[in-house]
Amino acid sequence: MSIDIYVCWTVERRASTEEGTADMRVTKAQAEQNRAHIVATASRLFRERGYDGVGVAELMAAAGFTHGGFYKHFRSKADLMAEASASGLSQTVARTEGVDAAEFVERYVSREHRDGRGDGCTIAALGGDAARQPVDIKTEFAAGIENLLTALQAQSDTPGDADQRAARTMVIDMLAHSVGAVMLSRACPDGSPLADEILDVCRKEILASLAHGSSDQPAALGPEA
Amino acid sequence: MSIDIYVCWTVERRASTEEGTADMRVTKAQAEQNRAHIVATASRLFRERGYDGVGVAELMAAAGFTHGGFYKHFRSKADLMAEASASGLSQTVARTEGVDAAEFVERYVSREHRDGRGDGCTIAALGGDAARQPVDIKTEFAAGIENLLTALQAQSDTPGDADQRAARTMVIDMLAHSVGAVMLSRACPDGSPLADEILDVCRKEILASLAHGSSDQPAALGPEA
DNA sequence: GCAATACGATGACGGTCATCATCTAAAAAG
DNA sequence: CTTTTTAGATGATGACCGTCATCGTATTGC
Repeated sequence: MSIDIYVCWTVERRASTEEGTADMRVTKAQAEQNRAHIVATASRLFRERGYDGVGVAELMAAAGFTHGGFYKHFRSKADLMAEASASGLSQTVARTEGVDAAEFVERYVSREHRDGRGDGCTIAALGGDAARQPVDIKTEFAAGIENLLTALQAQSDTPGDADQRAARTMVIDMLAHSVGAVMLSRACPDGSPLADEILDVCRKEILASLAHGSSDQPAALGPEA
Repeated sequence: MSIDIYVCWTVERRASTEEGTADMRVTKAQAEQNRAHIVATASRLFRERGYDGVGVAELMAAAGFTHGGFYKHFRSKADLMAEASASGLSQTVARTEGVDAAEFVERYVSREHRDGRGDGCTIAALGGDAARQPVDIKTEFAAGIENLLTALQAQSDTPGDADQRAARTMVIDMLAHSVGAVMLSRACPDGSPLADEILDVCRKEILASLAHGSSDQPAALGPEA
């Protein structure tokens, strides 16, 4: 849900104060808003093309600016990379709040998500790249993952101590499983049978394992004899 | 198993004919061997630093050459990227042949594999990057995945038609699950508790689901009452 | 042995990149 | 109103990148 700010304007913004006054230069609130817009644009572009796949100049142009002002907002490209990652991750968390595991999987392990990298989950889009990045970016990813786990776990709430543990185990496993399915499918040529097969098989299996239960409490309410 | 060729020499090779004659220039067999060595070196470096993370000159230097001879072997860097990917993928397949699913998971979802990117699985190391690459690389990945599935399926051989289907389903699901676990763990800071937790939880769960069975044949031999 | 071939080294090319210096004009501070 | 500050534009810098031209030399085919 919640298609956010940065989806409406792409190029050719500028002079967009709240009242629409033309060619005003910079108000303090505008600058802050512009900064947020740059971060959102970067988050989308990085997800689509990778950290190395988009340069500062192109990025600023996509946000509607020239490259010059960049270092008035960020100390370096690496700084923006960390901030854009955090932004994308918290967006995924926000979208997940109030969604139970089954619906999460249904949305996550889907063709729409796989084919919409720029608007999809940052973990699936940049998790592979994050592994090669400096610690600050990895820390953002760990925090994002932890928050996502919390959001997912909050849905299947069972306030026992052992149940809490089992719920976390289940959610961690489900997330890794879903991320792997999307990444594997994306590595295959667009529209190839294998890409779709991976997605379909995994979605079905993950949903089944959700209804099924974990290894600690094997098949508590399964339909066996 | 099978620590391969490219692991022994890193820098400072050159003049390495079979007899060890010094400063000999080029024999036809040597050239072919050098080419293979470049591909193997590239495969390792790409896994460690990504396709964009290593340049042609640095790559050739790591193989013990200067950058000049590169285009006598490959038409472009993109060409080498595809070939190095194929090489790495078939290495993973070769190492997997004769290994059953449980042992595969034990090795794959491990700290050793997570921390040894250059020597590990190409899918886990470059799968995220492959999604943004041109079709020829994606095709190599699809072929590699298919071969890996075949190798894994060959171990759990049950020659029924429905069993064949179920076996493929199980192997696809298991691979995606394992890949996701490693990638998620790698995205976390080195040595962080979450990185290890993801790995440990997922390994245990995947192994449990192997013994457990798929959703089509729920819990055929589980230890329930 | 002689000519042709081609591996690999050296060097250079255009392009792109992240970053910084400088300038402007308007907003903020007084 | 005056001064200071600063968002953003323009342009330049140096490093790096992929690719190609050239050349030497040893191997290969005759």
